[in-house]
Amino acid sequence: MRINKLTDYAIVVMTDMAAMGSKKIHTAKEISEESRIPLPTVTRVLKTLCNERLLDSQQGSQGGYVLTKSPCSISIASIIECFEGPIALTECATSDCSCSYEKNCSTQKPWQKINETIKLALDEIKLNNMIETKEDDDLLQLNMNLGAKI
Amino acid sequence: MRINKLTDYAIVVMTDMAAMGSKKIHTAKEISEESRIPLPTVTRVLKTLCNERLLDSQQGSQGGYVLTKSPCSISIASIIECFEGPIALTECATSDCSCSYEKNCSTQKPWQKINETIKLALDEIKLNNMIETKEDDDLLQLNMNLGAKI
DNA sequence: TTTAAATAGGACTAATTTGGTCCAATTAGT
DNA sequence: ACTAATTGGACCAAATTAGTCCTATTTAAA
Repeated sequence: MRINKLTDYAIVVMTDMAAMGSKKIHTAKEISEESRIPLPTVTRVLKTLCNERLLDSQQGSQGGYVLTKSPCSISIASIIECFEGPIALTECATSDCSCSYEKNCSTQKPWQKINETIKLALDEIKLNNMIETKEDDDLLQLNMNLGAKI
Repeated sequence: MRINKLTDYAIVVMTDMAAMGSKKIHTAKEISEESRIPLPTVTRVLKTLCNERLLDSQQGSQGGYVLTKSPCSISIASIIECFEGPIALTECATSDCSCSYEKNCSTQKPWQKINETIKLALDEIKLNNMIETKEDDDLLQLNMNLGAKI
């Protein structure tokens, strides 16, 4: 149930970009050096993030990538979804269950709850939470809020 | 970030066993028919569950498998862990981070929080919750309790 | 004591997914 | 024009996963 490496890279890349200046434009090369992820790979990640509108790009000389939103409104969930589709631990629970085990689809409801919970948790973690590590209480607070909402 | 098929099967199998009678002994063949999962595959799943002590087995004629605990004290988390190791979305967050991106390990703390949240959610869902679908409120209540705990 | 019905352990393979790289095309500033 | 970028997509190697099968071993009952 681990996220893919590319997804992981994406989170690192986005966090780096936020940390380096969320309004500045950054080239793939620059991001590669900062994150120490090989250029071809970082390039691929950036392309996906751009297609999914988490980044804006500018082509040509002096071009590069910028975050489309402020780090405090970019969630980890949204990044994960770029690479892995809807957040869910099972296929079934995402859309209409078309598996062959109709009989067992009584388990669908609990799965939906499980997935909603996970989605909520990942929705609440924003890019800026990935940077500001000094204030751990931020996150604690955040999780308590999350609890209230469920 | 989806769970593996085998893990999914395991949850189906455990739920079925709970539903068919949690104290009765069930053969692999019987479970295969009930769950409609092919015998060789179900067999493999059962063996793992047994090695991980979620099931007891009896060899020989009239043998089979039984749940070691009551359905209300077997969590989804414990089943998942049999097949996928510690519950976590990233490698890093589980043990000592030995990845090459030391620089970015500032993101470790948030990941730990994320993983803890997910673990908690999956810990709270028990086998009996997978059966009793009539009372949806059960799960709602459960999630509210979960919120209080985080 | 033989037989039949189970589990136990593990090897093996096919299929799928994933990760990583690279190339040719396009865009835009100098 | 030239250079520095992104864009789109193809490609392959590696890793993981799913599924099957074979050969013990165990146990109850005939």
